[in-house]
Amino acid sequence: MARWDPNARERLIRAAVELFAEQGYEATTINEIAQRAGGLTKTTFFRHFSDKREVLFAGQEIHSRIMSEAIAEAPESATPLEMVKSALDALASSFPQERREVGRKLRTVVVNTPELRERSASKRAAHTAATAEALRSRGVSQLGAEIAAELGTRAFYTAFERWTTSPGTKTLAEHAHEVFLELKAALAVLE
Amino acid sequence: MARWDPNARERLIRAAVELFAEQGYEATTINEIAQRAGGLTKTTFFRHFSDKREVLFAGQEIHSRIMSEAIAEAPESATPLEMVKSALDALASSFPQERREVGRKLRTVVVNTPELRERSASKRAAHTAATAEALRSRGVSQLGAEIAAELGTRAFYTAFERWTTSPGTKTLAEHAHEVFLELKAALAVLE
DNA sequence: ATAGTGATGTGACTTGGTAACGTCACCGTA
DNA sequence: TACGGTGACGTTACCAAGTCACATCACTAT
Repeated sequence: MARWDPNARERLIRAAVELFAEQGYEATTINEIAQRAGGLTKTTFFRHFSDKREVLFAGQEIHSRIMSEAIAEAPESATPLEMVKSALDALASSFPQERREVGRKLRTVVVNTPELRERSASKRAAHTAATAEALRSRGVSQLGAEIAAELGTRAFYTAFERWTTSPGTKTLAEHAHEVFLELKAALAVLE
Repeated sequence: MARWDPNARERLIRAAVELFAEQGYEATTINEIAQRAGGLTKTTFFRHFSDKREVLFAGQEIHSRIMSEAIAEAPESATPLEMVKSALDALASSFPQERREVGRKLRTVVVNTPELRERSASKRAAHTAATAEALRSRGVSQLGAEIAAELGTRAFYTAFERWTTSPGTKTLAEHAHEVFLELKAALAVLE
């Protein structure tokens, strides 16, 4: 795996995750990452990722696309919450069990690094906005779309946290289903 | 207003807001800010703010405190949404009309700068978490508290946006009241 | 062979952010 | 009046993130 091998992007991601897990995010230099990814350099890193944080969140727009498409394809008669539910199922189902270990590592690093928590919050907000936009083009009102989207996002993140931190062998989709039900129950008790 | 005058912190904030509004955030250097704030230096800036973004968000923990206290003091019989409502009123009422112009400027800069949008999202998440925590210590369930807190935060931010961008002379508290009602109405149509 | 193309490297630069150490104003006390 | 202490501030030097212009390498097609 040397300089001119293909998949530099994937190698960079892998190297970054490894180094962050070993030494922590702040203690790891971009040069280090590039070096471990087959003797690359800082410049190449920045050709693939806009900044140091992004290497851990790259490709996350796919999640928004999955949810948006599921919402667009939901049956005519679906309520906003039903659209969100099918979007949530679609997204959660796209995570194979094998990714659980990586997810766990990822989550640990992010949770322990303010800089990454910040980026995570930002991504989460963007994802919520994209979902709300998809709901709006299905005719849902602005505020209604925002609330429903927020519920979906919250369900996903909560499910992801349980998936990566709880001992069982449940699927992410199963967790998501559960959380969604709990969320709807909690909704009923609010007032 | 020279080097050893008091209120360096306030002078730094004022200088930063001015410069960001004039030249944009990225085009403004920390040395510039410190210089305009009465011949100060970078070091002094960092003694008052942990990083360049923070100068625009400093003192925002107060908002969380206001909401938390209102929730703690809500009547025994209050539902979660009623607690959030009184917290929202308390927070919105703490913004005098005079701050509207500053708020408008602030918002413009933040909206046009990715780096600041990110910090804003992070602050918003922290605020939501603090509110949820306050609700939980009033006995609300974890997920219920998170949803209710999210609704309150969303109401506040939406109200703030309307306050700073709409032409009328309505108070922030009035906007917040309206948004809260709309939010509850939207909630009912979700499923 | 050669020319083009895309991925990579080099080197120099700006700026955010940190740290060690020195300096100035002010205040209380002897 | 002199003295010492204490914050707030400055100086200097440094590191790493991020940008840019320009050079180089591998590969492919003509």
